Amino acid sequence: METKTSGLRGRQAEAARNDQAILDAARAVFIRDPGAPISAVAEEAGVGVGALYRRYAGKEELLRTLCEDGLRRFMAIAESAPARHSDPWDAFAAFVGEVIDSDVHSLTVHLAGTFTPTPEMHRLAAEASSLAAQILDHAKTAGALRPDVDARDIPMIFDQITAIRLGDAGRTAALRQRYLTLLLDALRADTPATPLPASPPSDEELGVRWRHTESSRSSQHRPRR
Amino acid sequence: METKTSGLRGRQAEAARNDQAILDAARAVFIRDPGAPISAVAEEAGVGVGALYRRYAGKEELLRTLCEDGLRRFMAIAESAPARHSDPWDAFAAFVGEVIDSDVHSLTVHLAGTFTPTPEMHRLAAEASSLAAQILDHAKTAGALRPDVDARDIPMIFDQITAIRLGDAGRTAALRQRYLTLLLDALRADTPATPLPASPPSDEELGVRWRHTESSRSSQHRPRR
DNA sequence: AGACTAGCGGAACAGAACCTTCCGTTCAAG
DNA sequence: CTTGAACGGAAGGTTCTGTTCCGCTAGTCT
Repeated sequence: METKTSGLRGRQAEAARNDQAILDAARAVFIRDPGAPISAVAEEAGVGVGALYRRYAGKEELLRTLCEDGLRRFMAIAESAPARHSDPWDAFAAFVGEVIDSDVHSLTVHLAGTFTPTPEMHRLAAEASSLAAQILDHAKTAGALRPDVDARDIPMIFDQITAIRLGDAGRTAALRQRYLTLLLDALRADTPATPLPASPPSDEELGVRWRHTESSRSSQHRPRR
Repeated sequence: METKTSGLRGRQAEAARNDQAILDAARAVFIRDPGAPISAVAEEAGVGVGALYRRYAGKEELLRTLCEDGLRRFMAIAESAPARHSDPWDAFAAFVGEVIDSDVHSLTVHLAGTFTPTPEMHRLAAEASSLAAQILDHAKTAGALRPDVDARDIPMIFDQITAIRLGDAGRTAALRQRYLTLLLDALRADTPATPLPASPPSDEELGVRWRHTESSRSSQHRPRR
């Protein structure tokens, strides 16, 4: 965003390249395993851990940066989808599909709880979910979306689809689209709809995931091989 | 299963009670967090770690026991559902719903990779998935289930729904039923069906999850509070 | 050319988490 | 009262990981 990688040479060019490489590596690694050690990021980026600590004060700051970046990507998708699709249903489907494709949800909610969120991030999160709610509302008032789904159901849908993780990134993406397609069939207004039990999660319940949990321990997620 | 808790008194009764308490605690704890330390199990059971090591040689053995128990529960559901519901769709819906309610999927697949599976477990797993395939086939040939879903889609569905984890156990269960209801609407044959992209996961892909991954590190899963 | 320095790699350090062992204690049974 | 099965939980030893530190490299500047 702010570092111009264009007109630089020599050492400065390497530094700029590393800036990018580290961010990309961190994204890849932490999406694969939110509890990965920082050395794994360095290895994936092909740099030493020192290079990492030169740019970020510590792990938390890296995580925060990554998460904020994720929120911005999310908002970019939420803003552009309705702009590119005049049909409300298409906009909704595109929005959901692209969020899943870019795996932005793993970057935000899945990483939250690993660090203390900044007020700025709360602001971004609120704005983002408001945008998402708008997209859903448009599809609903247009009569394309079944009326008993709520805006708060959306994060849950992301949670579910994002849980799919099999094989390499490409295969995972393909499988996710498969099950998203299935889900979308259930969400369309012309589907015979069974009344949904229970209420969607409240804002409170959804917000809990952003609260910093002292000690976010645990295992799971099989780092292949 | 084998320990009679009935006619015992004193120390032996306490031991028998602890057998149960430990198993229950382990189930609860490891479902909540598959990477939980063994001391967490002891604490939840209200016993010391010593009591735990008296019955199991180590963590792995406890995990294996738990997982095998889960597989048997799974099979019990898969066998009883068709027996209780003559309508193939009802049997299918009951099967899926009950597996999710008992959270048996977290006990099997989510714990696999944490230990080296026994041949016996492979046998059970194969038998279980074969039973599930039968239930699905019946619903499909009866024309109740959309024809483009495969038996291999079932574990994926479990994965997705099981990813929902919000609030206490009760609320989580309620939310899971909500999204299962939604999904079932997509699976019914009379739903206008969009062709599903990509192929369902292969047996190979699904099997990977049972392979013991040296070092199943990582974090994630927020232990509430 | 030669000195300077931003930036780098990775060993070393320090601390935390965890599995497992060990031992003193408890209490029902004989 | 003696005995020993079963228990609780501190201590041991290991592994893993965040962070620091320092010697080295290669552009850059005079």
